[in-house]
Amino acid sequence: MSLNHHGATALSPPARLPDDLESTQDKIRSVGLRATPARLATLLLVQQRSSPLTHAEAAQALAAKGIDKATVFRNLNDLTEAGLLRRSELGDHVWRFEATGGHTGSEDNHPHFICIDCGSVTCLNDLQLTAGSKRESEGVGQVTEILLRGHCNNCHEPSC
Amino acid sequence: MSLNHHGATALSPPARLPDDLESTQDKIRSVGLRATPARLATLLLVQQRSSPLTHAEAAQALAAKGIDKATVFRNLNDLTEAGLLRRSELGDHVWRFEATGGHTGSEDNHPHFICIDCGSVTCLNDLQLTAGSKRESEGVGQVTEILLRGHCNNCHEPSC
DNA sequence: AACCCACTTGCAAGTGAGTTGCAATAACTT
DNA sequence: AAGTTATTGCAACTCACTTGCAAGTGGGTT
Ligand SMILES: [Mn+2]
Ligand SMILES: [Mn+2]
Ligand SMILES: [Zn+2]
Ligand SMILES: [Zn+2]
Repeated sequence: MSLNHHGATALSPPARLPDDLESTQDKIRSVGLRATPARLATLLLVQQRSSPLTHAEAAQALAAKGIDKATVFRNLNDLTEAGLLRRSELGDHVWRFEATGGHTGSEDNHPHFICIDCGSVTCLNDLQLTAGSKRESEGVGQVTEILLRGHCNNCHEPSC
Repeated sequence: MSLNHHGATALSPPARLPDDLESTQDKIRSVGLRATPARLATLLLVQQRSSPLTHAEAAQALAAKGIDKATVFRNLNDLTEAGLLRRSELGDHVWRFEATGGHTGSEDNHPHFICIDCGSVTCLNDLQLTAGSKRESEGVGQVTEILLRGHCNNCHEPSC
């Protein structure tokens, strides 16, 4: 269907902060980490993507720059701990990483849709439950994450 | 932890089906599987537990009966596919299994809340998204499952 | 009661994601 | 420029889970 399978619906752009080389170096240093080439490349890569990246995807992309997978992993984890990335588990036993809005942690948390056919992940902007449903869910516990699973438009089309 | 942790909201009564040897054999056969000793022991074990079981826990418990871990895994997966168990992922990259109330899951599909602390799964009756959110999700694909994760009321209480 | 065979099992080896130890290297501090 | 300490590459490792295969068995059939 759409050319832009991952994430880009017409609804509202992800509102990404500046992700140029310099401001990215600053971000890294501001959380007490050294702005090494590997770290910089990793954060830039994740920032450029509109949907969460698996370690495997990141490692493959960064291998071209001669960066080792262990380094990629350590950096993804370090950046996550530092609050520049968020790590999530969407039910398929693979960690995915995406850039946070900049502020540390769980704030700009948003729902995701994962395709059970192709595994593609789409970020959703602030899904809302109806009042009654919200009440029901709150009666059960404090919801920290909303995950939708299903067939993405690419996989669902008869042509696909 | 409360005695009746699982699904013990006003929403869905515990309603555990009989889990004696005989009815358990029947359950297994009713889904087209053979009621072997290994399979029977596995289902009985999971049914007896009040919280979801990891494969490692199940394998350890069943090793005493001389059942191999690969067999345990295959059976947990087979029983899950057959709808007698539910498999869930709490965010730590370990599958956990628990007996379903009897409903096979795919037939009467409804959202679930899963506690990332204790693993308990609560069935939500009829979660609805707001019109706008529904539209957004439908723009991405056909949603077949809604999963909420968070801290259940039992785990969220200060006393817990 | 014996028979059959697809389903199941035990065992051992394999996979894949993610981690770790360590010596070499490079960022930042002074 | 030198020193300190974080970071890197590499290879080996762990952990959760899967798979291949030969031997065994559940349960329907005769
Ligand atoms: Mn996202
Ligand atoms: Mn349910
Ligand atoms: Zn898809
Ligand atoms: Zn809980």
